[in-house]
Amino acid sequence: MVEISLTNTRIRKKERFDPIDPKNIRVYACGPTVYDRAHLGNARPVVVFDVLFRLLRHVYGEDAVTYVRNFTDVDDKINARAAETGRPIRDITEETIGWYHDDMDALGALRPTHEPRATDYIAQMIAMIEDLIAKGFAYAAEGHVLFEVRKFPEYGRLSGRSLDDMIAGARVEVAPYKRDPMDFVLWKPSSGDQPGWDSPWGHGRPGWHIECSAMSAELLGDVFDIHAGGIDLQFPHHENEIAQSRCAHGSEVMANVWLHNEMLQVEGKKMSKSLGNFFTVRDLLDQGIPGEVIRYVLLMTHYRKPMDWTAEKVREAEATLRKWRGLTEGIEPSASPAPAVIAALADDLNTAGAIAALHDLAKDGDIPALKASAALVGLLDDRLGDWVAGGPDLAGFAAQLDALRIAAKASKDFSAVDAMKQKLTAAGVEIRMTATGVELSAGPGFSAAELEQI
RNA sequence: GGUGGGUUGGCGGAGAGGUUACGCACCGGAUUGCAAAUCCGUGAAGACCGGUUCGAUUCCGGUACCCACCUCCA
Repeated sequence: MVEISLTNTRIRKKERFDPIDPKNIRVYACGPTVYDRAHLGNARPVVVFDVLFRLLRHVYGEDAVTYVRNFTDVDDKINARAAETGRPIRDITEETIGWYHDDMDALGALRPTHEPRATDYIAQMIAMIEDLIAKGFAYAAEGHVLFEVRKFPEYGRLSGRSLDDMIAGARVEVAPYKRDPMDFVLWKPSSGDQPGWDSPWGHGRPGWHIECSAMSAELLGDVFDIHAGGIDLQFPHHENEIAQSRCAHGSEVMANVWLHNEMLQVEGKKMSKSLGNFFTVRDLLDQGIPGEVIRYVLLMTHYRKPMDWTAEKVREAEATLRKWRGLTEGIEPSASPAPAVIAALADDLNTAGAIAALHDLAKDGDIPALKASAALVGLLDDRLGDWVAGGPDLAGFAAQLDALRIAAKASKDFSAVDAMKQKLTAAGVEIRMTATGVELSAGPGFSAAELEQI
């Protein structure tokens, strides 16, 4: 059995992963709020935790891993989007979920075992809130229900902050019905046009944090193996999840292992709309950057380090994948991935190390192992390969160039060959002349319009 | 102010207390009508200051700079 180690932010160190039940590994990752296209920053955890999913399936068996990633389909941002567009909320969330699937599929991410929608679990949320009130951890006030953070002494442990620190420096919402400024909302009232459900506290809707506690408990149990998400969610979202779940279930932990990925930056800065460096996965795909290339770039950097999205990385990733795709075309993968690749991934998801190991396989000429090992990180999959094969038909040009070349070899006058080569190169066509003939392929700057001129 | 992350060769980016990371780029060679691709090879590092050690880029402490979170952004 391969030994997997993971950096557990709950205890702030790397440790061996010991499943609660090796026949049923349970993983939860916080999913998107569905009001708009996923941006590139959303894609990083999806791809990183997809590799975790693949690794766990490889080690423990495909049917031994349950991976849950939710859709938050009730949220004030969705309400705001509905108000400004005049569209029904359900339309917006349905459409956005469809986009999300399209975009993440394009990145080669496997669909999780379950993708629960928050609105399907309102009953479980209400039950959990009632339970928290009954146990004295929450209180109702003016149509709201609040979690009383002072009742949970370990509040703040995950993120390493004390309640007093938080209050001192934070801009927290002070509301008259709160017993402590840090108390957070479990349930809040809805007015006429806002989505709402009947509850013991009146017509209302759940707070954000309770969703994940309710859905993870329903689908994975009170205590499960791994909870994953972005480091920006560590506080307050994950802190609040822990408070809710542990107090409701009386458990020592919510999840044994907490994994947090670092943030993605663009040219050295955080991606934000105000800086103008904000873009979605769909934007990149529409620019012609293949999903597989995006995936490779995201895997070039270890998940616990901030990563920078740059054009240079895209170029490098595309060149490498073209090379590997060429090597593996028509090759049957070996029965199992290379030990070096498994070892890298098992060591805290070292995807950069795994890629280095793939380079070694390519260099050593072990192409079947390259293909089998790449599958473990979701690369060189047949489903993702259209971008390489799907180029324009250049056979006519190739034949023409080859004919010129044969003639030139006899006449020793290569001027006509060189002239055509220059035009093809200008149109972004890559030329390979081998002993047996000419191969043409569309390069990075390929232009069909320029090709027409030839 | 509090909390966390980062600083490795021209660029990207890992592991390991002592032995080549790897990729891209560059340079040299092979090959080529010339190229491209491919193959072979060379060079190049560890922010700064101290400490531990026979030996540290790797462990410990400090300094500087960068980034993020503390606002229902992954």
